[in-house]
Amino acid sequence: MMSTLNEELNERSRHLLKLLVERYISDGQPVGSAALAREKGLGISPATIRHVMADLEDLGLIHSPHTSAGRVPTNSGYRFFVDSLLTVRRPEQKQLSELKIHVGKERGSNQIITSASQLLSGITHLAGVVSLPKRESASFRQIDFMPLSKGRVLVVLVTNDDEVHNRVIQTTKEFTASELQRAANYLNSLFAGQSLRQVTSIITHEMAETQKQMNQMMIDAINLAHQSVNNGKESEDIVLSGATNLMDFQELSDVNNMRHLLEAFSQKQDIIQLLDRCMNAEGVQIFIGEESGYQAFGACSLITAPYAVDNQTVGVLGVIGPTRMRYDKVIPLVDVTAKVLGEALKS
Amino acid sequence: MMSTLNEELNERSRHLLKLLVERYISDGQPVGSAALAREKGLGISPATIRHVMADLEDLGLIHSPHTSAGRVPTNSGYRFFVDSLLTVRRPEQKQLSELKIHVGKERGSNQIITSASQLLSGITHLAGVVSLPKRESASFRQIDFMPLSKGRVLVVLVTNDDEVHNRVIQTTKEFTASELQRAANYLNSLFAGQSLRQVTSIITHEMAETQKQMNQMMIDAINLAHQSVNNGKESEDIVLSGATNLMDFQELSDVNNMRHLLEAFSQKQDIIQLLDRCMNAEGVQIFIGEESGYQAFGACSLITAPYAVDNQTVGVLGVIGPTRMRYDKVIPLVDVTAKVLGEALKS
DNA sequence: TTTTAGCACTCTCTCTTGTTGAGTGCCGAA
DNA sequence: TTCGGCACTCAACAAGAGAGAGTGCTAAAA
Repeated sequence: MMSTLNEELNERSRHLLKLLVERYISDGQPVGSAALAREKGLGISPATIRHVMADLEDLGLIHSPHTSAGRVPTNSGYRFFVDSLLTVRRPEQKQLSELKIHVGKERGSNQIITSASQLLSGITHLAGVVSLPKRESASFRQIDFMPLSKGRVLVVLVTNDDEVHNRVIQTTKEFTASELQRAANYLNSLFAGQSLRQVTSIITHEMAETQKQMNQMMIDAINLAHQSVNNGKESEDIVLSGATNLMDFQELSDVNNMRHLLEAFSQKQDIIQLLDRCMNAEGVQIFIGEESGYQAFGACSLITAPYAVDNQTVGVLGVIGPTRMRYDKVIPLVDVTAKVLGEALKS
Repeated sequence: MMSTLNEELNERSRHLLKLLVERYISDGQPVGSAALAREKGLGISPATIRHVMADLEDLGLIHSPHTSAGRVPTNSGYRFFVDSLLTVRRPEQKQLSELKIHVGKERGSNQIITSASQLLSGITHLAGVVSLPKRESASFRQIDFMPLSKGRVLVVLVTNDDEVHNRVIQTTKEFTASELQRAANYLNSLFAGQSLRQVTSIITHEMAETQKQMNQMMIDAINLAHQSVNNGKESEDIVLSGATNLMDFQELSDVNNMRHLLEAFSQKQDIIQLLDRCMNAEGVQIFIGEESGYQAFGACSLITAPYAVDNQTVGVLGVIGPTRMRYDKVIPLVDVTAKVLGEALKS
C-alpha cells in the first residue's frame, strides 16, 4: 500500500499532506485550503490546494468532518505521514540531560524504571509506560533460606542487579535452621556469579544424579527464583504514569472513551500484551489508532521502543497519547529514553 | 451544632428534610415543593412545604441552585441527614453471601484484600479502597543480612505472621559476610519471638551502651525493619479498585474535578493519610465533601470502617463516591465488609 | 396561629430563527 | 495546469420566544 501511495503522489501532494498533518497536530483544528496556502514559501493558491486535497481525500488520507470544515488526517494519513514524510527533531538538550540525570541518580532497577516512566510522561505530557525488565541474564549472587512454619521455607535470592526476590516454597520434610544454613552456604559457594540459566541447568541436570538429601528442595528453590526473576509479579509487570495527562485532550474527552482507556490502564493486562508484542521488534514501533488491536485505543497512538542491557533486549517502554501527537518529538524521545534506561540498568 | 438543630427542627421539618434528601439522592434533580407534597401519606400542601423549606434553607441545610429550581441538600444537610435521619437498610442477603463466598475463598492476605476492595466497588458501583493490614503485634522471628555492593546491606526480616520485609541500608563501614552472619545469629538468638516494639526499645535503650562494633548498623536495621512493618511499602499501602466507576456520575464529571480525583487516586498518598485518620475510630465513619480536608474530594463522600483481626484493629476499608450516594445501603455494606474481611484474615 | 390557595415573578431549558464565517466544489479564463 | 470568482453548505453563535417548574408573598380560611 505504501509504495502505491508513493507512486500515486507527486512531490507537491506529499509536501502538502505533510504540512496539513503538521498543522493539524499543532492546532487541533481542521485545516482549510486557505490556511495551507498562507504557509510561507508555498507559491500556490487555495484553489489549487483544494484540487490536491480532493485527491488526498480520494486516497483516504484525509477527510472532512463536514462540508465546510477543513481537512483532518485519517489514520492512514497519519500512517503515511510517520512512515514517509516525518522529519524527526532531535531531542532537546535540556530534556536529554534531564533524562540522564534523573534516571541515572536512582538506585535499584525499580526506582530507575519508575523514574523513566515518570520522565516520559512528564516531558511529553502523555502517559508513559515501561515494562519491567525480564533478565534472562540475571546472575546469582546469594541465596538464603529461612524456615517458616509447617515445612514452608522462605527463599531469598539476590541477583547481581541488586534485586531481591522472595518466594515461599513448601517442602516435603521439615528442615532445621542449620540444615537450611548449610544448604544455602553450599549453593552460594557453588554458584556465586553464574547466570541463573546456568544455575538452573546445572541443578536440574548434573545434581539430579547425586542423592543429596535436600536436593529436591534446592531445585524447587532455584526454579522458583528463576521464575520470579523472569516473570516478576504478574500484576506488576509494567509501570504506568501520567495517565491523567490524557484527560487534557479534547479528542479523548468523550466520557465513555476515557473510561475504557482508564480501565485498560488499571487492568494493565492488555497493555502488557501489547508491549510484549514489541519486545522482539528492532527500534521504535508505532501503533496508530486501532492498529494496536484494542478498541479502547481507538483514538490513541502508542510509540514503543525496546530497551537493552548489555546488548540483550530486556523490556519495552513507550508513550501513549492521542493520535494527534507530536510524533516528531515523541519518537526520538522514546528512542533515546530506551537507550538511557538500558544504560542506567547496566550498573 | 447538631443539638441546636435538633431543637430548632420539629418532627415535621425533619421528616420533610429526610424525604427531600432521599428524593434527591434517588433522582439527582432538585426537589420542589410540589414533588414533595405528592409524597404519599403526607397531608400538607406545597405552600406549607415551601414555608418549611424556607426555614431549612435559613438553617443552611438545603439551597436552591437558582430561583425556580427545587432544593438540593447542602453538605450540612447531608451531615444532619446521616447523623439523625437516616434509616439504614440491612445489606441484601445476596450481597452478603457474595461477599462471604468471594472473600472467603481467597488464599493469602493480599488476595483477600484485593477481593474485598473489588467487591466493595462492584456492589456499590463506587470506588472501593482497603488499606493493607498493619500488625502492631508483629513479632520478630528471624533476621538476616546480606552484603550488597559498596557497603550496602540487605536486611531481610521475617515476622511471626509469615510476612517478609526487605530493606536496603547503607552502612558506614564495609562488613564481611561472616561478620554479618554473626550479627544476624546474635540478634536471632536474642530476640526470637519478642514483639518488634520490645525489640526496638531494647536495642535503642539497653544496647546503646555496649560498644559493640556493629551496633549502629543493627539499630538502623531494626529501626528500618520496624518502620517497614508498620508502614508497609509506602506506595503499596492501599488497594483501590473501581476508580473509573466514578466517571459515571454527572456531578463529578467536570473534567478538572475528575482529573484531580484520579490524580489523588494514582498518587495514593492523600488517601493513605485519610484512611490512617480512621484507624482509631470505632465503627463506621463518614466524611462528606470537604470534611475530609482534601479539595479533590469536594463533591465526594468517604465511608470508612476499621477492620480487626483477633479484636485488634489492623486496617481500614471504605468506599468513595459522590456526596449524592445511597448512604442507607453503603454504610451497612461497608460495616459488614469490614467484619467479613477481619474474619477472613484470621486464618 | 397555622395552613392554604392564588398570583406575580424568576429563571432555566428548549426550540426557532437569523447571521456570520470558514471552507468547499465547480467553472471558465489565463 | 493554475487560478480567481462564485454559489453553496454547514457549524457555531447569538438572540428571542414560549413553556414549565418552582418560588415568595399575601390574604383568606381553618
